[in-house]
Amino acid sequence: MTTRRVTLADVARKAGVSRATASFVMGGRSDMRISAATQARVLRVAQDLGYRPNLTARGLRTSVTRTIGLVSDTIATAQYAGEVIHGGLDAALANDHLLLIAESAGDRHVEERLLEGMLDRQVDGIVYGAMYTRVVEPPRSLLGRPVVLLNCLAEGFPAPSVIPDEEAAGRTAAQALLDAGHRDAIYVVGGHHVTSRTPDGVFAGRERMSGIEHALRRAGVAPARVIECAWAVEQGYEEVRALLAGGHRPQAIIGCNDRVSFGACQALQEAGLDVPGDVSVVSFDDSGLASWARPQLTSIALPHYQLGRTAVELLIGGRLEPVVHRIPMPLRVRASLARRTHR
Amino acid sequence: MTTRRVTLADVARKAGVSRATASFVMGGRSDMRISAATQARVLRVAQDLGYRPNLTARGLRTSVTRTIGLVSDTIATAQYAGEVIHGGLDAALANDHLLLIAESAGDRHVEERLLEGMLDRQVDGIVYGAMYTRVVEPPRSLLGRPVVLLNCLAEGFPAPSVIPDEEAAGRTAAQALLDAGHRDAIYVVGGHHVTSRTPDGVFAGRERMSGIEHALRRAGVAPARVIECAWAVEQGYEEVRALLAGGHRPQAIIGCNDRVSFGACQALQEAGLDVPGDVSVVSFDDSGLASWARPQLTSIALPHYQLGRTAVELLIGGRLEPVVHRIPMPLRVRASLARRTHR
DNA sequence: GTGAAAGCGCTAACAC
DNA sequence: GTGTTAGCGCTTTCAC
Repeated sequence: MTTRRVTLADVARKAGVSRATASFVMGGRSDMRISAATQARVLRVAQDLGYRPNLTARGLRTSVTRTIGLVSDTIATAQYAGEVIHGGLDAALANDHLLLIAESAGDRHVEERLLEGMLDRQVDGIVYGAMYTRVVEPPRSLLGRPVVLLNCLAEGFPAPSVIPDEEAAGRTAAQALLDAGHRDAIYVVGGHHVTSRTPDGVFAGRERMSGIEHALRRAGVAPARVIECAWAVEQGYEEVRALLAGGHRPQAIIGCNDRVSFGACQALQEAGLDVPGDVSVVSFDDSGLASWARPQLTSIALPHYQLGRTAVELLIGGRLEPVVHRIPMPLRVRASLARRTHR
Repeated sequence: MTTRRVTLADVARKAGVSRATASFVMGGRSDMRISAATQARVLRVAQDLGYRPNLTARGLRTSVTRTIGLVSDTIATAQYAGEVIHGGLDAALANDHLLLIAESAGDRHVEERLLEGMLDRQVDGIVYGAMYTRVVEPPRSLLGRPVVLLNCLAEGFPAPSVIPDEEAAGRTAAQALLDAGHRDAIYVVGGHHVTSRTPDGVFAGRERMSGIEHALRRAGVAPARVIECAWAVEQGYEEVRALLAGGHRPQAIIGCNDRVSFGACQALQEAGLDVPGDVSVVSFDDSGLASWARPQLTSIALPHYQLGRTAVELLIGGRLEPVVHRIPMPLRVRASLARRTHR
């Protein structure tokens, strides 16, 4: 036996008012000036009966569902997609919304189905995300609807974007080294992240490099070498090993992400060099690796939580001007960076 | 200007049939025997007009929304919550459902709000999850509704549970060592995971230990030592360091999760011992750490994807008998385990 | 201040 | 085989 849900009509009847009146009271509308007594009575009865509005019915009537859709290419694979969701959820919850979440695995067809499903369920808007920052082409079916682009940019698609401020992060990394007294033998490992699948590098690579170079140049410092390689543990390890084998003696390394930095540390330590005693290391992403490594890595954090949170806030707040919102990437100071004193 | 969505009425009008007929055709119901010609015409028109059913309206009428709610204590923090979601999403998508996903951060009040929000939106069922396996107490408001417990168990709550088969995983770990010829100087690091917050250890700890001990005993082998400590990198490192300092010479280590094993490896390597040359290491979880470590860790994987997938499948399939479904944990063979030859 | 009535888009008896 | 009709639970104009 399943007890029927109590409806607004039940509340109205029990309170001795019409359904309309009950609706006004529950909706908290003051323009219809209901007597305070009636108001209290209705509220009271609703409370007693455990009345909960049927949002499906309300949605049908008003076509607002207080539900928003979040679709992304990958949720599982990405390191901290969880944080993005977390941020989005917090923003949603704070505004009494809920999130329909799905991932397309990069499949256009799946993406289309997912979006249709969300639209069929009358979501109030869509957060269209990518798990690493890049230029995307959202389906035309989203044109004209409330959309916020999360961690991606789209040309000719009039929607706001929320992305990490990678350029500033690059400057932060270089500045952290400079502030610690480093000026010589600074090596950058990773570069633009050129691989067979990303022949032009990636957005984060270009911006991080640009920021690094800019900050160093401004201080009159030139990196000893910029090593272009894929952003993986293995490459970081191999490249630094080759470097050391070639007689180089780095005093500082900027690893373009945590995996590269982690690999670099392994190579340094294998060669008997101490981090940060002999070599300082600064990294990017602040993934779990940064704190699992020993020593723990100083890293510029990807602001996943803020990304998710901001995107949902913009959507719910209706701030849909096609503007790029750059979220700051904070420096997380840990053991791998040490001060150098010049002799 | 926002073009109105095309409704079933539009389709019916354009096709020259009644709304009911159109509804039957779209619903693919054969019991109302509509002429093939009419059927084709309706379908055709629907296609041309780009008709999409309004699931909110359908939901109001039928009270099935093809939407299910997934609520868990933590989504962000957990290593691979993403994989759980991924599995759930795949199952949902395969059945034309969508997922409302939220996390309570372990806050009862938030959890209640989330669940209410989902119920208000008329979800067809709830997946109630925990990010590490344990006994939970779902809110009474869920009683009598379609619920599946994901990665948790509840006493006196009539719902199916889907959990990893940790006991079998323990046996798998021990057996892997035995199969590689190990019989002596086997150390277990981690134990039940007793901490101030978990004075009785955790479910995974108890089951893994039980499985390990069972398999070893059956082979007539006794572990040299079982070290109880928190399952963290730092503890794994410290405990193994202390062990070595105390004159112990392990030939094999079972780390009770990847963090412990990772820390253990660091201590071993720091002491000049080679993994797996001198010491074999077997781990649990198969988190990112297992493949980032060098050597990469042989680890028994937490079946996150299958957990999520199975939970949603049970829910959609209506298989709601209060049964505990134990999902196998596969052995991922990597470099940290090597064969021992007896002399 | 309050109530009657219409209608959001859809499905499902039931009549023809 | 197809159309008529009622109604899911809610909001909202418009009379009173």
